[in-house]
Amino acid sequence: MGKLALTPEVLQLIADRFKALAEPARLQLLQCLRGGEMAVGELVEQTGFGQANVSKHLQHLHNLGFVRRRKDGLFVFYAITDKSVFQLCDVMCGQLEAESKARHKLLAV
Amino acid sequence: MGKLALTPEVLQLIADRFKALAEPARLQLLQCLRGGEMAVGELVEQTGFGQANVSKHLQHLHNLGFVRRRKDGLFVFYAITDKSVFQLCDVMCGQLEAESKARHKLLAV
DNA sequence: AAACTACATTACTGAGTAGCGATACATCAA
DNA sequence: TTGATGTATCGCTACTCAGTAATGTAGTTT
Repeated sequence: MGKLALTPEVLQLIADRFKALAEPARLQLLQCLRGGEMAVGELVEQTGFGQANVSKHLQHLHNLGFVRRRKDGLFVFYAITDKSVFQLCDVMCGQLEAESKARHKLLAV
Repeated sequence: MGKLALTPEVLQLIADRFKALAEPARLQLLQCLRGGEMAVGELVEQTGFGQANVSKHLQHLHNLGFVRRRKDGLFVFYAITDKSVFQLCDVMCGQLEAESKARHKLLAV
C-alpha cells in the first residue's frame, strides 16, 4: 500500500469511496460518462432512472471527487475526473472471472 | 475494461463486491490478514470488535471469495485468497492523496 | 459422560439510504 | 413579466445492514 497510514479515519475515507461504487446505478452512470461528459438529461434518458435519482447520485459522486461539473446555460454536464475508477472496476471484473473459472473447475471434477 | 459485458446483473455483482469493501471494519480485518492467516479469536483481539461481529464480517468476505477458511481443531483460520484486494485499496489511497493535494493547491492560491 | 473452548447463528434495534413524487431554483424565450 | 425547460432539493417510505446479546454447535479436555 502507499505511504498513507491506515488510521481508522483513513479507513473510513477509503470505505466511503468504496461505498460510492457499491451501487449499480452509480456504476452505470460512470460507464455512461466513459465516452465523455454528458448532461443530466442525457443520463436520465440513457439509464432510465428518475431525474431526481440521477441528480442525487451525481451529487454523491461529485462530493467524493469522482466526477466534475460544468454548467452551460440550462444544462449541467458531468465528466469523469480520474480514469482510475475504471481501473478499480477492471480489478473487480478480474476477480469475478477468476471466481467464475474456479467454480467451473469444481463442477468439472 | 475486460471482456465482461456490463449487463445489469454483472453491474450488480461488481457493486456487491465494492459493498463488501465499503466498511472500515472489513477493511481492517483484511489488513490484519495481510501478514498471513489468522484465527477468529486473534482478529477479535486485534481489532477490538465483538466476536459475533467479526464472525459475520468474515462470513461476508468468505461468501464473496475474498478470504478462505481452514479449520484446525477448535480454531478457524482465515486468509486472503487474492492479493488484488490490496491493489484496490492502493488505487483508492492514490485518489485520496490526489484529492488531498488538490485541496492544498486551492488553499495555497 | 460433563465441562469447557472457539466459532457460528439468531433475533433484535438503530442508522443510513435508494427511489419516488412534489416542489424549488435557475436559466432561457417570448 | 410570464411561461417553459433543466436541474437540484425536500419529504417520505421501504429496505438493508452494522452491531450486540443470547443461544447453538463442533471440537477438546478431564
